Amino acid sequence: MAYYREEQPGDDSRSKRQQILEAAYTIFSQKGYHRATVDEIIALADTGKGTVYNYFNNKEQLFYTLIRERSQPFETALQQASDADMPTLEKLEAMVRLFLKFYKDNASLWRVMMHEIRGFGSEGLSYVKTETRERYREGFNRTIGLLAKVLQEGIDQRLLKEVNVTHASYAFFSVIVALTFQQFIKDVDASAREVTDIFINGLALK
Amino acid sequence: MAYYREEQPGDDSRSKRQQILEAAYTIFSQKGYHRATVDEIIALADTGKGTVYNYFNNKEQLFYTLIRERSQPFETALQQASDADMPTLEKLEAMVRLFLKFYKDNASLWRVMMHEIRGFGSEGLSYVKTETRERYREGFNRTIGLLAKVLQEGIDQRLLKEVNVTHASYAFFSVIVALTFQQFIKDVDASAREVTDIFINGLALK
Amino acid sequence: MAYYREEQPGDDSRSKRQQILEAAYTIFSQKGYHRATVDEIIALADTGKGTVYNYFNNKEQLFYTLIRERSQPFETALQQASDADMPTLEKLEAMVRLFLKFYKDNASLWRVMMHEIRGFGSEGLSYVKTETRERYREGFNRTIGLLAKVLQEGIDQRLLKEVNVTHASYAFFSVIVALTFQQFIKDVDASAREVTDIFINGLALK
Amino acid sequence: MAYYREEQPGDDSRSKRQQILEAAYTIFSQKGYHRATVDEIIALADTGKGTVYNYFNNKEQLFYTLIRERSQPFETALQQASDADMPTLEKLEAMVRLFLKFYKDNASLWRVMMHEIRGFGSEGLSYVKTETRERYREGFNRTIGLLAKVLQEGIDQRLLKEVNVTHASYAFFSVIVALTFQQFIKDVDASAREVTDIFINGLALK
DNA sequence: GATGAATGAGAATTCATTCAT
DNA sequence: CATGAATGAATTCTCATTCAT
Repeated sequence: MAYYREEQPGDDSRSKRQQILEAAYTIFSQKGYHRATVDEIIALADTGKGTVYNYFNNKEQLFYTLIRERSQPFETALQQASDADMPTLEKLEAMVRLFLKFYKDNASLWRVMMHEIRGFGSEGLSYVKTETRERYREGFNRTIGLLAKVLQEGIDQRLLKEVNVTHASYAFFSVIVALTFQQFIKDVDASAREVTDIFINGLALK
Repeated sequence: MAYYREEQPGDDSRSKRQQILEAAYTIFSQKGYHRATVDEIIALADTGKGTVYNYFNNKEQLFYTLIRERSQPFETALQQASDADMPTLEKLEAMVRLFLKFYKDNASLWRVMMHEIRGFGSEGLSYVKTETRERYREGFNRTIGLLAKVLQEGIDQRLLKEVNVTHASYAFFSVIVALTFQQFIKDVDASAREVTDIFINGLALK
Repeated sequence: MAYYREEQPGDDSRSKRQQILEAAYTIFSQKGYHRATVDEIIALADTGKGTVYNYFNNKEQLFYTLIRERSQPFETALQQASDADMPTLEKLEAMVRLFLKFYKDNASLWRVMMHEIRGFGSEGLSYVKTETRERYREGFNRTIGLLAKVLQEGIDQRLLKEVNVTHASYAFFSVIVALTFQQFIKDVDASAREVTDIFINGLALK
Repeated sequence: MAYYREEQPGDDSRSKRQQILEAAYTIFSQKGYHRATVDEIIALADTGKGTVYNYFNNKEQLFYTLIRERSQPFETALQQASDADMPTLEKLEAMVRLFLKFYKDNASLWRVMMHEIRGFGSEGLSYVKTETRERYREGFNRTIGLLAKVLQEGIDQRLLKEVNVTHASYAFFSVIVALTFQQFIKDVDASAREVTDIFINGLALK
């Protein structure tokens, strides 16, 4: 019935918030948390300074909101993949694929986040309480935990050696992150296969 | 036996510099680069603020000097290990051991360093020029390059598969770093064996 | 022996702090607490912004330090007067004289102080805790309490009616403050006599 | 009996204005002028921010309108009392009663008002010009002037000593204000009698 | 060389006010 | 009229760096 959909009206009000989040994404990714200034963000978002503080309590909360909104779809997808009814090793590869894809897209910001997750709000100088920070840390650990769970499945099925799954999952995870941070990933599917293969079969020639 | 000992004057001046570097190590490790203040450092070093600026041009140079002086012995040792006349896989494990030991001791500061190495001096606001920063990045890449070199040896000797050695060396490296950052390493020797084994032989049960 | 005394050296280091306090006195008196800006204060004190924060934690503490340092000599003098061995009514007049003198000189700032003493630090947004504020309120009440004590003496000696001394002392005090705030006081001695006379003997013609 | 009642439209528009004034009364009384925010006022008034600016030019004018509307009935009543045909001393007591009643009810806001009346519009930063402010100061002085007028009557009738009536009226006024601000007033009638008695007859035992 | 008082550029945050709907 | 999202001027406070002693 409607020949076209008005993009602006609905968008516009959300748009400001969205514009700010997008600008924040860019600036935080480029500069890190501390070197990024609210002035830079509003310049890029083409908005006023007050507007930022209408939508977010402070710089820190802006940062965390950004992280949360970006990670949620990924976390959901990963959860689903880990629950899928599928041969364990294929499932592992699928999860590696999701990780690679997500970190390929968000490498810069996540690098910043992983660094900041430690230091925030040490003192009471911050609106974001230790609990909030803790929540993010947990979210973080949860995704790695999904890897551990699947690795444990592999062990239970006598597919994998009896290694410390926590260590192994962190190892897996760190390799994924390192390759994306180094921008070594071009083809996600191929890389997922490569990474999984090395971890499962090792570097040694049989 | 020694007729004289270098007295305070010489000692003292080196001592001041050393005290500052040691305090800086502690503070930077605890707080990260931005949250660390020169005031905290001098409080811990028990020295005056001007003294810091007698020995170092600015906060950034203090930070980099710290990194350089701490990493040099490690880089030398790693270089020697990589040149050693030894079976390749044993050499690899020896190098992993060196890495683990170094990062276990310096995890906090290196975590900070790896984060800061990106953004410094982007603008002309800094005494530390892009070249300087680049030098550090190179130093960093050089150590990983030593791993790559040994992996290549392994491939040439038909011990290892023909994988991309750059990727593989970064993977190796990232796992080492992740395990130390997570404080998973208790016994360096055992961990070195474990890590090397997984990478060489994989997780799969034969 | 010394023909002249160096004014600067000793003064200079205290001078900055003193300059700031004096400028703060002027600006706070003129504008009140909120309308006064640190920028105005440093402009008048001819100093840098950071210097203010070297000597005082924040604007609030600057304000309270000002109040404390100004009121202390007065409080001491008033205490002594109230303890003096002297006929009660003369003592009362002497105290009124001290009050008038003090408020004549400090009317503006005290007006501000009396207003602000209520609202500060309601939330945890302030370095100055409720206790600190409470301390000032107490100091304030203490001086009025000295009046009450002497009025009670007068009652005990059957010189004065049995009125509520708390009410009466506040009444006394408020008249003193009102007259100074209205700048009605020219000759402190004469006014002290006038005020005391009215309170003791009333307005009625015998 | 009433054929029609002014319906919502008329009501509503006055109601909005009234709601705002009532909320403003509460917030200004609690927080003082500067710490009160328009946001708090509209939250309490349950209205939009723009609405405030439909009825009032700015925060300052809102404040002054509040003062004016609250004080008008009082000023009228006081005027009438001062014109009443009644023995002077009884008239004085009646006026004291009116003052006490008014300040008992409005202590908090008037406390704020008396503080703010000084600094407003010092610079050209404000819509409220010096004249406007001056008008309020005059209104203030006028009420005190009514006291002075009656005191002068008493003097003319040889009931009171020949004191400076301006000083005396301010003294009277300040005592009333002090007692209400200290919340010492429970029974207005009794307090009016007490205050008048002390001023007329003094504290001394005959 | 050592020191620390003085400095001011820079950053986050607040809040009265406007204006398009 | 009523609304509230958008705005930016104004303000406080921090902290690296300088420089006279």
